[in-house]
Amino acid sequence: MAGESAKSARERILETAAELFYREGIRAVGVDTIIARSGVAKMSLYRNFASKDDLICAYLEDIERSFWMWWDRVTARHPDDPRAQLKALFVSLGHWIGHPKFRGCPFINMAVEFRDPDHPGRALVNGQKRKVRARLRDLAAAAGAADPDRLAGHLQLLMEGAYVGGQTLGPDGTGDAVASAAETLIDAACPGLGPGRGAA
Amino acid sequence: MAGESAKSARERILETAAELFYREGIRAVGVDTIIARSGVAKMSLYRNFASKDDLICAYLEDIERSFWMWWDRVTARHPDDPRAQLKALFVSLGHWIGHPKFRGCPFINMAVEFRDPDHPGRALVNGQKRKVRARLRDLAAAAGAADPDRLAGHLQLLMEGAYVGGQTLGPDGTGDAVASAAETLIDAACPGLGPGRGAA
DNA sequence: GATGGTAGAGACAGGTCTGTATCATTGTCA
DNA sequence: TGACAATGATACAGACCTGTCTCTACCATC
Repeated sequence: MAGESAKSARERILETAAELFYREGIRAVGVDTIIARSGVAKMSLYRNFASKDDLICAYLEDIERSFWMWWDRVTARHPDDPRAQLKALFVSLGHWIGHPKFRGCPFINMAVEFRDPDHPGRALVNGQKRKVRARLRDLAAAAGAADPDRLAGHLQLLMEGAYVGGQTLGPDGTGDAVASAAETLIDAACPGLGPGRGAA
Repeated sequence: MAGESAKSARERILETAAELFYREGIRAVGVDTIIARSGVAKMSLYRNFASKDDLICAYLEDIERSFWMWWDRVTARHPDDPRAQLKALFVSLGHWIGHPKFRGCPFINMAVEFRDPDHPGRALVNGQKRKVRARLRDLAAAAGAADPDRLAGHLQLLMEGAYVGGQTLGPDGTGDAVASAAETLIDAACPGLGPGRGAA
C-alpha cells in the first residue's frame, strides 16, 4: 500500500471515472482524460483494469452499491411500514432529480450509450433493473397491494420516467410530479386503506 | 432531379442514418458507415449536410414529424373524446414498445449520447418534450382533469418511463403496464367520471 | 453536341481513441 | 542496504473519426 491517507491509483481512477462518466457520458470520456484528471499514469490504469470496458463495469458496480445504500437508508426511516417506505423512495428520488449534479440514471445512460446487448456492462444494468423490480414487488406485497406485480411495474415505469424526465424536461416540477404520481398509484393499488399508514 | 422513382442521395442518406442512428446509437455510427450502407459518395453527404451534427438534426426533425403523425393518427380514432384519446395514446405506446425494432425514444437517446446542452440537436429534443407536455395538458384539461398540469406531468413521466423501461427491462409486461398505469392515473385525476367515456 | 447540376470513387489530412512497451522513481519492509 | 511492489512519464502502434479535395461519370435540357 502506498500509505493510508493517500488514495491508491485504483481509487483515484475509479473516482475520477465515476464523476466524468456520469457527468459527460462514458463514450465522451476517453482514458486519456481520466488519467490526466486523476493524475495517474496510463499504465496504472491498465494495470488495475484490463480495459476501458472493465473500468466501466467497475464503475457500474460502485454505483449499484451506492444505489442500494440509498435505498436502505430511505426505507430504514419507516420501519415496518412498507407503504410509507415506497412513498419515501419516490419523494427522495424527487429530491435527487433537483440536485445540480443529477444527470439521469447511470444504468439507463450506459444502456443507451452501448446498444450492443452483449457488452459486459449490459448484464450489470439488467441485473440492477431486475433487482429493483423485485424489491418494489416485495414492498408492494407487504403494503397490501391487490396486485403487487402490477404496482411494481407501474412504480418502476415511474422511476425510469423520473430519471429521464429530470434530464430532458428539467427538474422543475418533475421532482414533485414523481412523488405525487407514486402516491396516486400506490393508494389506488392498495384497497381498503386510506392514504395514511399502511401496516402494523 | 435524377429521376422520379429513384431516391435522391439526400433521401438515401437520411433513411440509412435514421435506421443506424436509432438502432445502434448516434455516436456509434460514423459517416463512413452511413455512406457505405446507403451506397452514396462521401461528398454527397457533405454537399447535403454541413456536418454530422447537421445530419443528426435533420434526423431528429424527421423523427418528430413521424411522432406527431402517430399522435394525430391515434387520437383521430376517438374524436371528441379526450379521455379516450389519452388512454389510446398509452395503449398504442405499449404496443410500440413490444415491436422488435423498438430501441427507446430517439430524443432521450440523443440527449443521453450528447450531454452538452449546447449541442444543436438538444434544442430539438427540448422542443419536442415541451410540445408533448403541452399537448398532454390540453388533453387532460379537455378530459376534465381537476389539475390538468399535474396529470400531464404524471403522464409524461409515464411516457418517458415506458420508452426507457421497454429498452432495459425488456418489453415483457412493460407494454401492458404503461397502458394500465395511464388508465389508473387518468381515472384518478378526472373526478366524478367513471372509467368510461369522458366527454360529449 | 455543349453545358451544368448531381453524384460516385477514392485519397488524404489532422485529430482522437484504446491499448502496449519501456524506463525511471518512490516508498516499504526486512 | 537491498529487494520488491506500486507508480509516474512518455513514446508509440494501429485503428477509427470527421471533414476536404480531386477527378470522373451520368443525364436532362437547350
